[in-house]
Amino acid sequence: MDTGAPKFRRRKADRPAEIVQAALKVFAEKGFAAAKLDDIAREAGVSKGAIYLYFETKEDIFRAVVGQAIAPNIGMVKAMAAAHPGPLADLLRSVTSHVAGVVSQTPLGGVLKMVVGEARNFPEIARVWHDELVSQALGAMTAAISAAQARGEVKPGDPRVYALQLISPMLVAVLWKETFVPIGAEPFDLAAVMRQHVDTLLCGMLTEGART
Amino acid sequence: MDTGAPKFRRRKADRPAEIVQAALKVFAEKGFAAAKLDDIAREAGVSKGAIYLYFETKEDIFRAVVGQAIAPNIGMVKAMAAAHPGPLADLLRSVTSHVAGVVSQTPLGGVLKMVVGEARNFPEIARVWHDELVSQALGAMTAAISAAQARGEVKPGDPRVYALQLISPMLVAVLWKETFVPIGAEPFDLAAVMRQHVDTLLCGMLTEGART
DNA sequence: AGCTAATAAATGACTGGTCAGTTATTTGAG
DNA sequence: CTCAAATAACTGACCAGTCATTTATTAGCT
Repeated sequence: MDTGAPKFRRRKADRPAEIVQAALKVFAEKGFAAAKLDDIAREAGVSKGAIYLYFETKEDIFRAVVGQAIAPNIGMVKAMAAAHPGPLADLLRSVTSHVAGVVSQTPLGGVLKMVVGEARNFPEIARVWHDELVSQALGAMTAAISAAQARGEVKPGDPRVYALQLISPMLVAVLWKETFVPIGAEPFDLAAVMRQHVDTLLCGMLTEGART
Repeated sequence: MDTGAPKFRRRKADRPAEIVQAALKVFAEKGFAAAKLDDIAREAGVSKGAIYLYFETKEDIFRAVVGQAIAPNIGMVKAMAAAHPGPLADLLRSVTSHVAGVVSQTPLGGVLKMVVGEARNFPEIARVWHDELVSQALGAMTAAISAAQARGEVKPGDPRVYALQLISPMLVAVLWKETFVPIGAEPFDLAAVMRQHVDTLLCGMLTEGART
């Protein structure tokens, strides 16, 4: 009867993950400084003291939250970087739709907001986020675009800026959701935005040798 | 000898503005919760007590900071909304270059970051920012694009999404500057980004009846 | 199985420091 | 001299982090 009556809680293995998840929720809502450890504890169904069995300080929890959000996405970036040899249009369509899916089904948006908001207070966290995620992803896209340019597929122009142009609407849509939708503003449909955006932008980026 | 030796400070008229400016700097750096009133006071060259001669609470100062950042830009939005009757391409080029200039010469970026970070804690501020600035600007652009579509100048597609696509790279570039440039990341040249972006995107948006 | 240490997990009352906001006092201008 | 402007020391609340105590779990023994 292991699944019968759990009676009282007493575990260990999954506590840290539970705490991190609770912390993510509270941090994303209040920001780092305004988040109270008691809130995190309550959200995790645990006492404040218990948190200190698994984490040294509040900053530690924050680091864990950001780290946890980064980890599973590094693989994604790597896969992206494994330069798809097909035409750029196909690559971009698949990458953006994949990323849009991930972003809308994970709390990545909330973490992004936190990183932006706390970058000045936690430079190392901003650096990790940048070096391990943002820079990698941007670099991979830049490389892919650059290669396509060499192939004569893409018009002249700064490839890094092209990459920025491509991902920006997604980021803004996510921040919009985090910032203005709770206020009652009209949301954006992430997938629809990216579909229209890639179509439009590709049309402007590609040379004559391109069609879907 | 009004400009000679100010000896000791004793004014009244310009204190509030000085405090708001100092507060902007500190808030943009630390975020609302982590900003100390003593820091703001020191930055303004004033004692903490003096701040309370002009503002009721810390939140009041925050409201003033955001409000001050919004105020001068409402005119800009209005002018933009006064639908330029020429071809859309011209309108977008002039608007984006103008906005890019304003954004890079004012602390609007820092305020944007604050609004995003504190929206959950200060919904009314998010609402003001949205209703008076973001929504107006987005609405004006959407209307202009919509009109251009009716004229047969722009391909089918959601005009609100087109507007989002247009402004997103600017916003992301600004947040990039606030977030990752202090870490040592390569900055983006806002003006250059917007030039390339408008060129590319217009090429994808416009129907056959368009050229610069 | 029952009973009892021994141990691990968890608690919540407590502490020390920090900081928003107050106020008694001082300073400068007219 | 008078009054407004400004100060700096002060207060009270709040909260991160600690620790003595309680509660569940496991192991050992019969």
